[in-house]
Amino acid sequence: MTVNLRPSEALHLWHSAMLRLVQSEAPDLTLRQLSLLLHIYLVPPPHTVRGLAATLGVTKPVITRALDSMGALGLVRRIRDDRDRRNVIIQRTVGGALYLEKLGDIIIEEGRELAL
Amino acid sequence: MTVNLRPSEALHLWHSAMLRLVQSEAPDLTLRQLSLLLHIYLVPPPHTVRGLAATLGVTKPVITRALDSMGALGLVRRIRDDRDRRNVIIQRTVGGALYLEKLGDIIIEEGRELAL
DNA sequence: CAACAATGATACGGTAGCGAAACAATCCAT
DNA sequence: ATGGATTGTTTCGCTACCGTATCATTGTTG
Repeated sequence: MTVNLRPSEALHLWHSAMLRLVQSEAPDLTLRQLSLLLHIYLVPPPHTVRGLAATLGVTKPVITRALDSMGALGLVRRIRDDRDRRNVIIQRTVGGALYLEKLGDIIIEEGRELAL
Repeated sequence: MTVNLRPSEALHLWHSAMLRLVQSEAPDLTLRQLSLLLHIYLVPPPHTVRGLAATLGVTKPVITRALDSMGALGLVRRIRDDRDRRNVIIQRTVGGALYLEKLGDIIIEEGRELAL
């Protein structure tokens, strides 16, 4: 792999990829929600509300609300932790995996176009 | 330059960069706003409300509102077009340039970390 | 000049986000 | 077992966003 970008090129890649993301039919998440989704899918579990809040540097209700809306979109799922029933474990879903797969493809395609 | 990413790596880069963006003090824009900001700074002028709306695939009020809030943040500036006074030309500002410069740096740094 | 077209802004009703604070449920320590 | 700590959720008042529809201003065309 090679990640060898100069700032201007990095921004151009973000630009074209974000443009396609905005244009697409995909549910438009907030920056925080997208960041959360990426974290849940790219960092090894388990994920808890408290842990995610600390990672993103936001308050817990922000995570609860994000999980509500993203759960309604089928991007993520909550279950109680049976070993400590105060905890909620956030799990991945097929829908969420598809969403990220699509995002990954967009970035790659735009990266390729950029490299021409 | 080399933009040679596999989907998983592209997503990891987005993940870490977005995480830092969310954690940072930088005003948290919506995805649309960030996309708009990138477009204004990376695509040659002139930019009009109508043109931007068409590019992003959103309605005009979305652009007007985004310009309102981003204008209040000093990221962007509006002026009337003197050749056709119906048009509004969107211009760049120092604040906006700094914001994007910072974003570019974040992406590069995270790209470097990823490449280790 | 009058009718029309085009541009950006505004009004409206609704939805969803925010932080702070209070809350219920659960665990733990004594 | 009871007091305190911890976790996630809810409530509160507020702000900002959304799309549709309408508006004021400016340009264009007959």
